[in-house]
Formats: sequence, structure tokens, C-alpha cells
Amino acid sequence: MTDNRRVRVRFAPSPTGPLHIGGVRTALYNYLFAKHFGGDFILRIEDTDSGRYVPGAEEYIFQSLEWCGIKIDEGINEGGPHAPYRQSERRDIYLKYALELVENGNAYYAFDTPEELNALRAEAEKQGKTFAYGPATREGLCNSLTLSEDEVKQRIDRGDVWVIRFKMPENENVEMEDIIRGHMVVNTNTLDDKVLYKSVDRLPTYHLANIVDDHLMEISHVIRGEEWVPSLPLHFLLYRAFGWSDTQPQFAHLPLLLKPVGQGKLSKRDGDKFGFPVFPLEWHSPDGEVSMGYREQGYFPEAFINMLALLGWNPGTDQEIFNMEQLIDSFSLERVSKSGARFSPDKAKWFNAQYMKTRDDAELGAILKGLLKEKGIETTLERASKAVSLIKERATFPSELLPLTLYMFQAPASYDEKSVGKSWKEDDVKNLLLLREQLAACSEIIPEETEQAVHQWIMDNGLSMGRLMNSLRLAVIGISQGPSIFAICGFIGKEETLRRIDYAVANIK
RNA sequence: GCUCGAUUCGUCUAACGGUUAGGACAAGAGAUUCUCAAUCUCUAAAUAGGAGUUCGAUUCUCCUAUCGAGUACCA
Repeated sequence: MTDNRRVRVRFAPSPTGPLHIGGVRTALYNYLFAKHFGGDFILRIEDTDSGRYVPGAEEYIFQSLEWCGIKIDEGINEGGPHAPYRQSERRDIYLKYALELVENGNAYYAFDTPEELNALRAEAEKQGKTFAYGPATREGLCNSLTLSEDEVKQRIDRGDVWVIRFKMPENENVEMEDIIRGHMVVNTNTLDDKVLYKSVDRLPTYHLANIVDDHLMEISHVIRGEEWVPSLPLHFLLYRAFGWSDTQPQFAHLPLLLKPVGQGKLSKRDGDKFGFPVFPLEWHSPDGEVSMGYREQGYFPEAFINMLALLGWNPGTDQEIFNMEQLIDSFSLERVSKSGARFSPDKAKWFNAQYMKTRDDAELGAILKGLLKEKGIETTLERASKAVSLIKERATFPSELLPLTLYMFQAPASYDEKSVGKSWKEDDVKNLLLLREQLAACSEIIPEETEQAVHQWIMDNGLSMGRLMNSLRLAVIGISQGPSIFAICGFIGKEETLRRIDYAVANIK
């Protein structure tokens, strides 16, 4: 366990639906850990449940990781020394290993049908007990431990359905180490004989496939969700049964992501319920349902990753803004917390706003230019970028760029009633017309310069800066919001400013 | 039910036997400004409960409570 071999981790989702943010976080932590140590990040698709396979889910996983900036070293599209990386394409490998365990006495054939087992479970439940296929019950069931060798052979030869089950040792304390949780002990009497190889689709179960592939792919660390803790003893025992204990990976079980309100872990439905995405990308299910995605909601991948990284891990300092490189540098499993983390949509938005502020004006300008075009408004990238520079610190998402700047490209179609009541009294209009003369006398409106001149003029005439500016703002943009009114007037130009004032004076009330 | 795990401000978390229990989001107040944001400053806000161990427990042990996960021929 204290070997110095190369760090190799795998993210191993099953394509049973879209990857939710808990899965993305698991992938991220694996990636950060691997890269921190200069190791490999492997993507393995665990599609051993033929019944739950969802078309498109695999592609969704690839795209999600790509959007997040999580780069795969070995995988289905990347290839690698241990290909194939899709378990359904490795099916021939697993039976051999399952049989090896039967050979060495750590597993056995079981012929009980699902119906028989369900009946036993129902019976036990009636008596307030739980049925477990294990040391206490296997002697009375139909398997290669109770049947004669001949009969076992006969049943297999004639095509009876069979599974291979792990033979759980009796009354043994399994001692385990987890990087995050520390030492754990479980007695095998509380465990059961898990199926390792299924009859229905001739595929291994997760437990077998997982151990075999992690071994074959030389995985050094298994970083996965907390829901796997209960099967950790089984996995330890499987490594031992194969004689691989000395090269067995180290384990780290991540805390769960909880819903923002109420109880329980974050689930697919929470997104619709609380109005925030639980998926990185928008997901269109085969039956036509659409679930929103972070990307489509306007989150920057950097902000999304930053937010996710801090959900269950902390750097031990007050730093909150991290780019991927910094995350790789600071990440360690020792600083992952043990308890579940409740996801906070508010904090997610805060992160995005932070990233919005540092975005290039030109980059956001291009987005705004596109949004304007959709509205039928043509402008230059330069103009759009300039407009963005005036308002980007008050936006959380790129989509807000349009409503925040629309009045810079188009005269107000209406005037906010409240503001009219406040800033459009008789005197206000009179003073505004005086101001108009001042502005008209300028050769052009230059934000800082004109503002100073106007300010001086206001002082000289004993007028109220506040009242006058609010009236001007109302006339020019129709609402009492936004950046400096002189910056806006400078942006739209003197002619347009005067035109808007005239129009407002003629049309308000 | 059983097994395992978790429990610090409303939320994410820091403090790995000795701190006025720190930071961030959200909330409230103020400053600033022509408005709205942003920003800055301040305020309020927590060790689940009970026993131990110890000179001293958020930190170690036990019990209780609560929450979570698992208990499939699903992963």
C-alpha cells in the first residue's frame, strides 16, 4: 500500500443517464489528484448493466468533461495501453477471473432463480427479517456448495441458468484504510455472498469488473462516492482472493452532495424543483424531457469548476478563486471533508459573477453583439465591447448583457412610471431644458470633462445635481438604473442625447 | 430492522487538546454615487444533547438524538 508506483486514477461512470454535478465533482477530484502528482486520468465506461443503458449518455459524459476542461489521458476516444475502456467490450476477460475464484474456492456457482430468491426475501420480510444469501443461508440453497460435483456439471451442461457468487468468509474482521475516512472495521458476518457474474446478460457485476479492471489498468487510487463505502470490505476481500492485495489501490470515498433544501442527496428532480441546474450540460432524454445545464444557463466552465471544487474540499486558506492550474497545485485528498455538502445555488452565482468581472471586454462584447443582432440591432464589436465595459461588473451571466445595455443602442420605448413621478416635476423639466442648452453648446459629450463642466454650471446656478441628473437619466434611458449617466451620454453621442431629451420632454405625460 | 458513516453560524467551511471559535455566501446597517448595481466598512449568527478522560476539550472515549449511505443477477 505504500508503494511508489505511478499515480493512475480512473473515473468510471455508467452510462445510465446524464452525469450530474456530483459525478462531475468525482471526476474533477480524480483529475486534480492525478495531475497534482503528474499521473494519469483514465475514463472507463462501466456499462455492465445492459438493462439500464441510456443512448447518448456516454457521449454526454465525454462532452461534459471536455466543457469542464478535464482532460482524459486514456479512454475510449483517446485509446491507451489497456484498451478497450468500455467494459461491455471486455466481457471475455471477466468470466475467466470469475472462474478463477471458483477454482480457488473463493466463489461458487448458484442456480437459484430470481423468483426463488424474491420469495425468500418476501418471506423474511414478513417475519421482520432480511434475507441474505450468505454463510448462514447458503447451505440450504441451490449451489455448487450444496450440490454434488456431478450435479453441478450436469446442470451447467444442460444449460441451467447460473450465477457466480463470492463466498464470504465467516466471522472475520476486515480492516480497511480510507484516505479520507481513516480506519474502518467490518465483520464479514454482516455481509452477504454478492453475485459476481450475472446470468441474465453474461456480464460481471460492478464488484468483479471493477476489481479486475482496476488491477489490469494498474490503478493506484480509487476516488469515488460515499455510496461505495458499504462494498469496500467485499472489494478488499476480492483483491485478497485474487492474490492482488499487495498492489491493491488506495481508496478515498468522497462525501455526498445534498439538496439545497430539505433532506437527502441531490437528485435529478431537484433541478426542476428549485430552478437551478444539476447537470453540467443541457440533457435531452430519449423520451423528450429536457433538463437544464450549467453551460446553457450561462455559467463559465471555470466558475462551475471552481464552485464544485470548493464543495467538499478546501485549501486551508481564505482563497476562494482558483483556476484549474491552481486547483491542481493545491488539491489534496487530506483536505476533503467527511460530511455531506449541501449545494448552494447562491454561491454558484457568486462564483460566476466573479469570473464575469475578469472576462475580456472583447470576448463579452462579441456575445453582446450576437444578442443585439438577434434583436435586429447591428453594431460593431468595438461599440459592443465598450458598452460591456460599462456594465459587466453588475452582471452575473452573459445573457444579462443585453438588458443591461439595450438603452445604449436603442432609445427608450417607455419611461419608468416611478421615476417619472419622482424626477419629472415641472421644475425638473424646466431645469433639464436649461441643461440641454449647456450640452448643446458642447462640441461633444466627453464623460469626465462634460460632467465636471455641468457640475460647475449646476453649482453656479444653485440647482440640485441629484434632481437634475435623475431627470436626465430618465429622459435618456427611461429607467433609474445603470452606470454614470455621462458615460452613457458619451457613448450614444451628443446628437442622440439631445434627440432623446427632446423626445422625452415632448412625450412624457 | 441491520451494517457503516457523519454532526461547528441559515449554507460551504477553518481551527488536527489551550483562539475573543476565523473566512466566504446569504441577511441586516452604514459609507460612496446622479440612479441601480458593484465596491468598502460594520452587525447579527455556530461547536446536536449527556456522561467521561484531562490542568484544559470543537478536537479523544462512550451513550443518546438527528441526518445520510448501503442492504439487487444496479452501478
